[in-house]
Amino acid sequence: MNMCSLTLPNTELSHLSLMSRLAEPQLDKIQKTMKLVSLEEGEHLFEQGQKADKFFVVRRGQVKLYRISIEGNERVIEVKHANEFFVESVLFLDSREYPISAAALSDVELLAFDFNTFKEVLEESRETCFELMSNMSRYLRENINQVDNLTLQNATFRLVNYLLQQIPVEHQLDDSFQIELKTSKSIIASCLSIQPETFSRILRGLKNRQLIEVKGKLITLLDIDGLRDMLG
Amino acid sequence: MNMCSLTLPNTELSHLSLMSRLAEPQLDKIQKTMKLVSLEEGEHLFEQGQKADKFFVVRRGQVKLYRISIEGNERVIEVKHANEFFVESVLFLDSREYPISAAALSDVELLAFDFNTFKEVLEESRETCFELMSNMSRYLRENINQVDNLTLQNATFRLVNYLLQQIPVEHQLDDSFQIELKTSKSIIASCLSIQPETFSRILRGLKNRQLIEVKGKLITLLDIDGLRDMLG
DNA sequence: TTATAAAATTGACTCAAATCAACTAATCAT
DNA sequence: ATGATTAGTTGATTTGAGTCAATTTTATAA
Repeated sequence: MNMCSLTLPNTELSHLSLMSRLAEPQLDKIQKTMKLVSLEEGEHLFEQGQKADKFFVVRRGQVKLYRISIEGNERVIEVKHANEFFVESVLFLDSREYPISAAALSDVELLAFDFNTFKEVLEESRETCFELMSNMSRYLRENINQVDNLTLQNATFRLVNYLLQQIPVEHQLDDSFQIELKTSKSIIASCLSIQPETFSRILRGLKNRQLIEVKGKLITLLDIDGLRDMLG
Repeated sequence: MNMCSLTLPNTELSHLSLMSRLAEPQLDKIQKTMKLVSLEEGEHLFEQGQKADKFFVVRRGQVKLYRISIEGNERVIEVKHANEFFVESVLFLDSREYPISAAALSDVELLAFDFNTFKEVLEESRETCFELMSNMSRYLRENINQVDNLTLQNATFRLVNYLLQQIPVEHQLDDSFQIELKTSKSIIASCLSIQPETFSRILRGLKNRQLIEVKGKLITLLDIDGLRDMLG
């Protein structure tokens, strides 16, 4: 892990959602304490339980957030891409411990923000507080949905649901659409709490029913309406 | 559902965690718009998808937060007891729709707080913002833990984990402890995403291994260390 | 108290998805 | 290009927990 200071134009910083409501003096304050973090593929950023003093935004590459069970099984919770923040909500946990682990899926560049500095800035910017709360309430709703999917829905439902969510808004009305998976199939399987073998079998099943076509990381949704019907 | 205005002494209001950082004028503002809600056992408070304009705190009784799947199966997400807030984080969802349904498990008395009034108050009280964010980050962490339990842990683990969590801090070091379940076994089973039949079978298994004793709603943990060992 | 409904238990059976094992395809370093 | 490592696929088998059905126990109302 390589960590160094850097100075960005304030305009670039303020394009990040959480920083967009800040005035110049606050942006300056954050600039002074933020770091550029570079990770190589596979490198760990932090481990679950570790004392937390920073939160992050992805500049380049992909970061895997995950947990390890007692028996040593890994479950990927989420993969973070460019411009997405993570562990910002840990700032308000009394324990200030990361509740998850993070590692680089590819070569990665991150910005790391100091918790204490950001808390000071929050004291001065009600709008940023509101921005952060809006983030957190969205995460919460997502989480409820995910628990729902895990408990009330079977593996096929979850996978089809995932595929349909990959269609960008501007193509929602299309009949078919080609998706390029951003990570390996096993990572996606883990996010959906499905074993790679089962993931593969479900894809084959959908292929047999002419609903999709699979070529490596390219998945063509041939019959989007048909897929939607499967969700009930 | 019976809803009426009422005036409480500000001191009583300020004993509630979310209201504890407010000054008198803000408490007055909230008093003016808050309502006392009374529900009979089984009555519904709101449904998933309904437009949200209030959040609540329990004064008396138990409220069940739940979701219904497409096939009509109910899953209880959480049961809220006296002094616990719920759906306060919906204030910051752009859609302002309740993401879950709520119903009374017993005769219930709630305080209902108006979202818009509370948002105005938040503008004036940074400390209350921080209090709310601290709530939300705790919920988030809980949620991650729950997803974890659902995906990485089996039903027995989840149930034993639940039982051990019922031991209050001051009895953490005891060898044995008697729990009185606050709701029916089927509600608890649903919270843990276990069918009532399976729940019952697991309890029997633990009883056979001399780890617990069951008499209706009273569960005696006979061998707490033994139970802890099961969690690995 | 008795009748009735609701909650909890138990057994028999089923099934979705995990595991285990073998193999193929793709990717990477030399 | 070539061997080696990793990712993905397929088949055979197992299993944890769900479902269905029948009781028993407990709670509630008449």
